Amino acid sequence: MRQLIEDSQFAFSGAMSEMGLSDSDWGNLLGRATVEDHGDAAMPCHSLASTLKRSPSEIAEEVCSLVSPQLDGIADVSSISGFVNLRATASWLSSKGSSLLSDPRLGVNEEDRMTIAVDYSAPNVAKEMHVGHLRSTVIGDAIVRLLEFKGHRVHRENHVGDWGTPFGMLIEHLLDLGEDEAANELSVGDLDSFYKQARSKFVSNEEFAERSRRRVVLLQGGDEETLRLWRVLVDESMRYFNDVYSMLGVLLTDDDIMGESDYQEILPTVVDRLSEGGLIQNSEGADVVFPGGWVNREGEPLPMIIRKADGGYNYSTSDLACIIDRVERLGCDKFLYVVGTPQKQHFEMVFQVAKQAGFMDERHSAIHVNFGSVLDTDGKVLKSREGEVIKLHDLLSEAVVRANSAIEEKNPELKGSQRESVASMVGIGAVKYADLSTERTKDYVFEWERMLSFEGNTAPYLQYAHARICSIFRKWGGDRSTLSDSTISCNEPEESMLARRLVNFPSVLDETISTYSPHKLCSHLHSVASAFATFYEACPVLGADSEDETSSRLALCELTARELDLGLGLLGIEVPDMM
RNA sequence: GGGCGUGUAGCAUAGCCUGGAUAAUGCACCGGCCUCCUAAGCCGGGGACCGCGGGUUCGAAUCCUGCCGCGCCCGCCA
Repeated sequence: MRQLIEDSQFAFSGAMSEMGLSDSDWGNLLGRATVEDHGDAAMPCHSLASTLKRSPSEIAEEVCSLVSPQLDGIADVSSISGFVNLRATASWLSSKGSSLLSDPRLGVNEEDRMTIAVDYSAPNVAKEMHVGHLRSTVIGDAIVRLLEFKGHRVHRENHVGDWGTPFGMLIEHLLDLGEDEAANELSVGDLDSFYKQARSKFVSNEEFAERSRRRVVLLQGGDEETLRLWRVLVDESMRYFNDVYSMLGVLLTDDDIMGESDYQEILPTVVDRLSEGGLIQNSEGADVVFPGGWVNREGEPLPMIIRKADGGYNYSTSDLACIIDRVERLGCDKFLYVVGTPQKQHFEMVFQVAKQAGFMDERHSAIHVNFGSVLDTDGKVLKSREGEVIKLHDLLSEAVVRANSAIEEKNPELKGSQRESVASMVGIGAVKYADLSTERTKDYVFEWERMLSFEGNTAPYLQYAHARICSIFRKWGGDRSTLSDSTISCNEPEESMLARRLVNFPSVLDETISTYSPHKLCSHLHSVASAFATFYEACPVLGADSEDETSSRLALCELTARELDLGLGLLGIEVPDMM
């Protein structure tokens, strides 16, 4: 309860200095209560015992008696076993709630504007998008939305894998199939079998392998016909990726694509600039940089390969080029990489080299927003090459189908296009929420049942709360926009509980974005929806005892609905008005 | 071998950065609640030596340290 702590700070300042304590003695002690039953904020006094030479409970009692009159109308103060406990009063909750309601931003302020590049999604051309891309795409997109809401200028960057040695074999395979047939196969989204066919020919057919290698050279040499064929592969794949993006409802467009191929031209510059900085060394014919601090199996310094012995460039080179581009062309202050944890060391090395080479400095921050692997139910990493891949496209379709049949069962009144639209919001929302609601650095078990379950801490539960509120509004028949000026009053405990959860929104949102942890927002929204469900059972809105009560409860409904709408919206999840 | 991460009720998770009270939430389980704004809901209940051992502290799931289990990374892949 950051708001309450801020509003109470002055009283503690006074009380503490009266007791002979400086701000540094107690500064961090006042914090949110760890147990909701005890109150909203608390100050443990145990650590003051030695300086004051008195028992913690005596101190807590004195603090309580000094602070209590100051906080009249703000919080009820009590003390027990060395803790001073604050509980927000109904009037404080009412006034905070009302002020959030009148603010279109629900109390969330804007930060000083920064320019931030967010690197996410990054599918590979001619390869299937799978659940691994889901995480990057969904988390990255939510972070983009959150940053923009906080007032930042955000560059979405989709670092598509559209370059490199595999394209030799892919192009040759395309020629073998014939362009029309190949385009056809790719456009129906059968990317994986296309890739696998090419790969299997590459390993089993020496003539094909040789052609493929020659084709790579042509591609890198800028041969026109080869580039045209390459373009076919890229375009067909992109069409397919866009299909998935549109199903998912993410912000990415073709304008956000910054593929590997886009950086090819400046790769030699990267080498030159590293050389000028005296960082490049030659090792077994390759140009490498030793960032220091890392060793290999033999205990020798671990190099970062910048240019391979055959003259080709590496992933690291391309990442360094990205940094130069983002600093010098886009003028970014910050770059986020929404990429899986396995690449942690890689990014640490890249960032260090970029600093050593002066590509970025103290004014810039590069952050690897890492996330855990997608595991199968057997606890093993779901990999794309072996075994059956779960295609993202199929997964999303199935989510929508399941949502659709659930709606059919629960609410047969919803029909036609309306039901389809709701099914899409619910199905896709469920998948995205499942991904966003767990701490991102942990591994994530992919499980149909859990993902699509409509119970518990899931998107459908939150969406349902929103739909119920809208249903009340429909029955009420008034104009929702007039509710922003209403006064909320908290007379029933269920009203207070709902309000105390709702007013946490601004601080939760700030914490969510400062740690790039969407799950914090998810937990908060779930706590709101849950408090609303309790309120809904206990407090009739339209059938309240008085007009004032109805008006206050409608205002609570409005604030809840807007918070769910805004919160889920910032996560990239849509909220239906009925379901 | 080196490095990074992780271990919390039957299952899945939050809390760990910034130490505080009876460890929180959801599923599953048991028992209640629809003449009343959507029961995809609500209310109540049982269920945890927070991987194990040390240390720091008035106080440790949280900080330090040593083990154990699991996962990932470690020079021409991305």
